[in-house]
Amino acid sequence: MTLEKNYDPKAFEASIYEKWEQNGGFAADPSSSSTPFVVMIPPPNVTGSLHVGHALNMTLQDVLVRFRRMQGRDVLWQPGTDHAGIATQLMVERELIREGSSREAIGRPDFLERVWQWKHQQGHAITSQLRRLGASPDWSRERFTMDEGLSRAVVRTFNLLYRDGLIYRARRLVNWDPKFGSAISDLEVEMREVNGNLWYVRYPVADSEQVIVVATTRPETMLGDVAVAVHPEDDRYRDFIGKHVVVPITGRKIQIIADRHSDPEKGTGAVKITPAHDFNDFAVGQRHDLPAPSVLDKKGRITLSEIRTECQSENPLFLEGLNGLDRFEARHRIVEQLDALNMLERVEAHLHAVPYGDRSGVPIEPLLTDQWFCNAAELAKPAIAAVEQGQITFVPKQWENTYFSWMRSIEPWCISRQLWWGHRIPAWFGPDGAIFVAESTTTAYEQAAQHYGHDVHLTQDEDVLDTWFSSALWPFSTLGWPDLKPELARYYPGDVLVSGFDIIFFWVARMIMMGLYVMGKEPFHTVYMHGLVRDERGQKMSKTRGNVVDPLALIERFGADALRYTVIAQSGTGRNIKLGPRLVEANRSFVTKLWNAARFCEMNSCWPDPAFRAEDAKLVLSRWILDTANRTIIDATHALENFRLSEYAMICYRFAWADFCDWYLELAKPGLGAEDAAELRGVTSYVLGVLLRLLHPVIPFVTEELWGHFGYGVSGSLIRASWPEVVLVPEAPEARHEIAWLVRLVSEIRAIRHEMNVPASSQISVLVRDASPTVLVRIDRWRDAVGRLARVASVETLKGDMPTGFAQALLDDATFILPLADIIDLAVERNRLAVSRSKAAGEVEKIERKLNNQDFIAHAPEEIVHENQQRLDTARAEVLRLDAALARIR
RNA sequence: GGGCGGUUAGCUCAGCGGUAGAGCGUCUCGUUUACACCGAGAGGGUCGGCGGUUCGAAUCCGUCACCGCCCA
Repeated sequence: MTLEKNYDPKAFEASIYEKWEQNGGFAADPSSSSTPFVVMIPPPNVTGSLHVGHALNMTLQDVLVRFRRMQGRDVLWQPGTDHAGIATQLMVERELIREGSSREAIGRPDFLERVWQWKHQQGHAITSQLRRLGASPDWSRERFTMDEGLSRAVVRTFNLLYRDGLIYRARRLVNWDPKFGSAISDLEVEMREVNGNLWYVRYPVADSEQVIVVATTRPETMLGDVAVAVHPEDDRYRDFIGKHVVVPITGRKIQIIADRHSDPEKGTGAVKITPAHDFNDFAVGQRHDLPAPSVLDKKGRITLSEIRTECQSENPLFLEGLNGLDRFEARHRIVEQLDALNMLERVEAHLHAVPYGDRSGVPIEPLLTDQWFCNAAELAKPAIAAVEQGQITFVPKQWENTYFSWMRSIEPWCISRQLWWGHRIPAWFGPDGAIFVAESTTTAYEQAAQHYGHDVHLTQDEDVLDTWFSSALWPFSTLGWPDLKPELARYYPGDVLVSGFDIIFFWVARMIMMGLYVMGKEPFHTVYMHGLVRDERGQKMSKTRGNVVDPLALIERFGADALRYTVIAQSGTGRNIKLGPRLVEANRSFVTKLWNAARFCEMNSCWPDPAFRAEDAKLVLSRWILDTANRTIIDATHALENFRLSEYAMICYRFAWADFCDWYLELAKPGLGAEDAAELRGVTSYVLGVLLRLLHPVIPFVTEELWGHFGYGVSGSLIRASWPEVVLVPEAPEARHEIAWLVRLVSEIRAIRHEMNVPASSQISVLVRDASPTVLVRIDRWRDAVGRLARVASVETLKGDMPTGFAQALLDDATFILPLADIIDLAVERNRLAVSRSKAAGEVEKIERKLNNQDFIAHAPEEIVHENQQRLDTARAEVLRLDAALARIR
């Protein structure tokens, strides 16, 4: 069966993938004697569906992995999904609400049952989409962060860290997400610029007529004020320090303190201190040993319970009316009331940064709660050292700066979440609140019995761990740890981590910390950071903008290979990767081109020949393309080894299209039907084989289809074929020079034809003069090729007089004369030559100036001087030849 | 406010001390034994501004401008 005329990826992508998977093409082999190559997939959210970010991230990994597999490495690309605490819980909750039920209504056990049910039914959407993309991880080893094994890893790690004092429970101010009703970590908070107000509120000084004006962006928190702070060196307030003010509305009397936190330049220079609702204020409170009453509850509503007894309000009814009000409604009421009491001096529009939950999208409330924390600063020390000392390298290198700056000022990591879906914290409380951290309920009870001297009832902590806690263990939890399976020893530490820079702190840094802490070794030696995908105009993709590109739709339209090639080709640039249908369509042309080149090979019976030996190649054309293939192999391999994937793609593109299709196949056409057919067929199929192997990592489907079709190996075997190697090519430099000469000659003639408007249909003849014996040999050899490619009827040595009316092409010493008596416009030809001459003359002048510069001669390296002398000789000769050519048509 | 990255052909980018490049797009010509998702040819840049180092700067240094991101 011959190849279809039209390249149709839908005809084979699915079946090719099935073959790979069924034949164990993706499987790691722990019993192999080859060196492992390990890449841990960034586990996508189990609720997710493939977006362009995945498409980029996964394709980059797949290219690396397929390349190493072909190099003979024992590749483990470890797949799996993340339980994604909040995202998954929300999704199932939404389902329940649609059914008229709720999480609370069905209770924790049933809810969790429901989530698992969902996971089993629909949790494989993302992995089946990865299959469509052509990703080749070892699916037989797929893991889920809530698997039994991975859950044990979480519990064990928690216990280890607790034992070492690196996990502790504390009452701290945390970022509270009122929508989720949970604490979140610093990283999950994003600061947004918001147009708000700065309210200037009068705080009367107690027992005096004086007033201090305090500026605040959050008047509702004044209920929880415990002090007013001024800068110790601010002369305006020096005399107030130590005095008291009466807080409007609550009537509480609070002290005026001196603290460097207050900035004399900002507002009035006096700030109210509300330790329970602001991180800076909390620090001030600690320095001055101040109380920290909360005035907001976990839903972001005003609560008076902690301040009621302290209040001496003149309007208790108003105050009580605030209780239970939403924070924003309360703000409104309080401002109104202040205004009514004439306590509001003025209001200024004010642009300021407000913390928002990155997932919930609502303003975050700093709240005092009991949470579990991880001492990240301690874990960061060896993690910083590992990068400083080069055990881990970031590509590109500058990301190390980002890593360092965050790691060196890292804050305690709040790891508890007030959710149901996730790893339940392995801590139990005794009747008196004593904490027992253990690996199981049984051991917790044993510990408690020992502690109390008798059996007691324990309550397990209701909270779960931050999703990223389990993700941090991914490089070893997926390999069976805490069990010591052979895989763990063989595949840890791994090699490369491929990740977007947006999760460098969430995930990459934490994996390094946990890997070093738990395993004593860094989890990988290279971190390859890629950019984020943007639309074709470089804009961030968002649903509201309507510019979201769906990779599955692109695969549907253009095939997975076209999409893969596009993201790889675009990946070279800095931080943004532009992607859209136009680009993918353009790159599909390349895949089509390859398809058609293969069809041409097929038509000419260029089948793989195991007996083919490159060193026996006799033809200059054979030697040239084999040599070009050699250099392409070297360059492409080098690019891949150095994570320059877009360069790798471009190198292959150029070789396939420009060298192989445009020149080699065109030049081979006559020979393939003549006496040279045997050698050319061998060379052609050999080079096609090289091409298919070189391109397989980036466009695996089409290359595999062609590989099987031509019988390079059985269908589905390219994935395991060996990476091409350089072969010995006799007299390669000579072949290189000769084909370069031929390309110049054909291009020159084509250009002249075009410029002189010689109709494409008319065959012209060419005469040559001043040709050296070498050139005469070449002309003989390539007469037919020149004829075909430049539409030339004959190339003969000029004998006798010059014809009348001609154009000239100058190639080294030889001059090729195109007699165009009827067509030529002498003025055009004269101008053409004159332009060339002035270019050459300009070149001469430039180099002469350089060589006449004594400083240049004295300082420049000898080879540069020499090179310039040669260039000058060449340019001068060019001028002379152009002068001669001009003289001939004067 | 601090830090990082960027500014090179219409677009996307490569080059990072020694002759300014590629792909796409544009324009012109063209169906010649794979391919119009094609072939051929052409045009197009004072390498963001200024200053410095150097025999020589797109490339190194300083500075400014603008854009993007991260952290406060």
